[in-house]
Amino acid sequence: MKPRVRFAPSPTGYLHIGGARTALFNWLYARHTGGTFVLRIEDTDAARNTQEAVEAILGGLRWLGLNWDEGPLTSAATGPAKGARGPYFQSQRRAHYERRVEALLSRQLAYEKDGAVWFRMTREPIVIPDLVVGDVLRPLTDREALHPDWVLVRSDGQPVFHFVNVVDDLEMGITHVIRGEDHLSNTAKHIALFRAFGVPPPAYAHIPLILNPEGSKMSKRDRGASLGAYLEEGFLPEAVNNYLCLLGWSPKDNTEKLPLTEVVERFDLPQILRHNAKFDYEKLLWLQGEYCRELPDDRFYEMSVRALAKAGLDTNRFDVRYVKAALDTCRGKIKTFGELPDYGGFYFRPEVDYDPAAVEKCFVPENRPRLERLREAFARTDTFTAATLETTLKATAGNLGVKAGVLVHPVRLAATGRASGPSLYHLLEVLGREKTLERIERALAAFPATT
RNA sequence: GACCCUAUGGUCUAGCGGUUAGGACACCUCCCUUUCACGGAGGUAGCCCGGGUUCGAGUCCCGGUAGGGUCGCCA
Repeated sequence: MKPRVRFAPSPTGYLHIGGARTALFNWLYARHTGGTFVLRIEDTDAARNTQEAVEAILGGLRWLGLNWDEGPLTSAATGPAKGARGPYFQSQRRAHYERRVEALLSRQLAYEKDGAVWFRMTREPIVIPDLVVGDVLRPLTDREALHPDWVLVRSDGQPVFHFVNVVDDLEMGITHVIRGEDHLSNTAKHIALFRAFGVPPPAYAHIPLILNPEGSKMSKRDRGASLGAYLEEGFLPEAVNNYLCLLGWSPKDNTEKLPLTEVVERFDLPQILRHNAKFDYEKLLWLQGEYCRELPDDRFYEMSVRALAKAGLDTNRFDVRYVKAALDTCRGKIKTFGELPDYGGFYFRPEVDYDPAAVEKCFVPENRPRLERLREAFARTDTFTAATLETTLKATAGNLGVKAGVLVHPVRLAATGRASGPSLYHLLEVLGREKTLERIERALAAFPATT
């Protein structure tokens, strides 16, 4: 029998990075085994659930490329879905829950008290056979020893998570439950319920948690916790996927950078690690840089243009050759596209704003005449190419009796407003003679008034 | 507090009884480049502690300790 796995998020807020990782592992297992990946929305908490949150979940999964074989097609609870085991929103599955409660009630496995339905929980310790940690013996805790029974349906008629989760897994034919380790202790309840229904529980695989740099469970507030933020900041889904794979799973041969297609081939439950991992933004950024550098031209331009547009820089107003040439000088330099407006925005702004710290260093009185000389030299070159600009600048420096660096920094600041950026000569070539001279002119006016 | 899980450099990890404990990120130095990256060459830094078992333990067992998780009419 082919495995059937599911990702069953609660639509409260955005898609959490930990949730995305859980979805990824389920998806990988399904794809590796040729099984089925089900998406189920656990929207039983009407007060906290929002359709926007569902939107964020669907959008996030789509962005990562984690396509589901069964589940909703839109964020509407009553909207279209694919798959024969629906509905895939718990809010639409009341009839199933009611039927299952009745079944337990009629067999004395549950009882009513104070308007709620209680499950008659076993008093015996339960062994949780876990594919990642092995057999886990879960005895009752102090509190449970006092009151082992627990609520299946609240007095307001709402069934609780543990119950609906089990009912749905049962009815949707889920064979493997791959979820965060924070559910490990609760699994005893789930197993007891499956037994009450007279069916063997699915196989469990509890994956380690993603911790924040402080070492506790990653939560909202923590930097990098929202998957949507990566989309916003101009990350590539392949980089995020790759990094997420490495959190709780290891290919065991020191490979770090590997495409998802390869992970699909190599991924399996036994290689899932047992200990929690701290989220390392720097390492994700490194992977992002790697993938960004290898991007095909078209995609690089497309992502760049979009990032610039988002920052209010409309590249459509420029010649396409200028845009491409400009972006080419930024290639390999930036890691995320969110950096681009600041890094290469000067190409597309009518005027640059100067970095104050750099101004203090470069726009000093003695540099003013030097920059004037350079401007004159730049105005007279036959061609305006990186090569001639470099020769010209170096020759001018020689005539002035200074090192090239003395001119390099002020011109860069004049042209870009920044102390660092793309290769100077190439950037000037792209900018062109007119803009370059104009910007140097403006910079000369920005020098302190002293003599 | 009870119960459960975990434990290799700052971080992610390889290791599965005999290794000079390997790789990656980060950090530092140098080279390349008069920017910043990339790239190249080096470097600092690790088996939580204590008992066993064994000729031999990061590796197996037990106990501590530490970290994390769970104990709702939240999910």
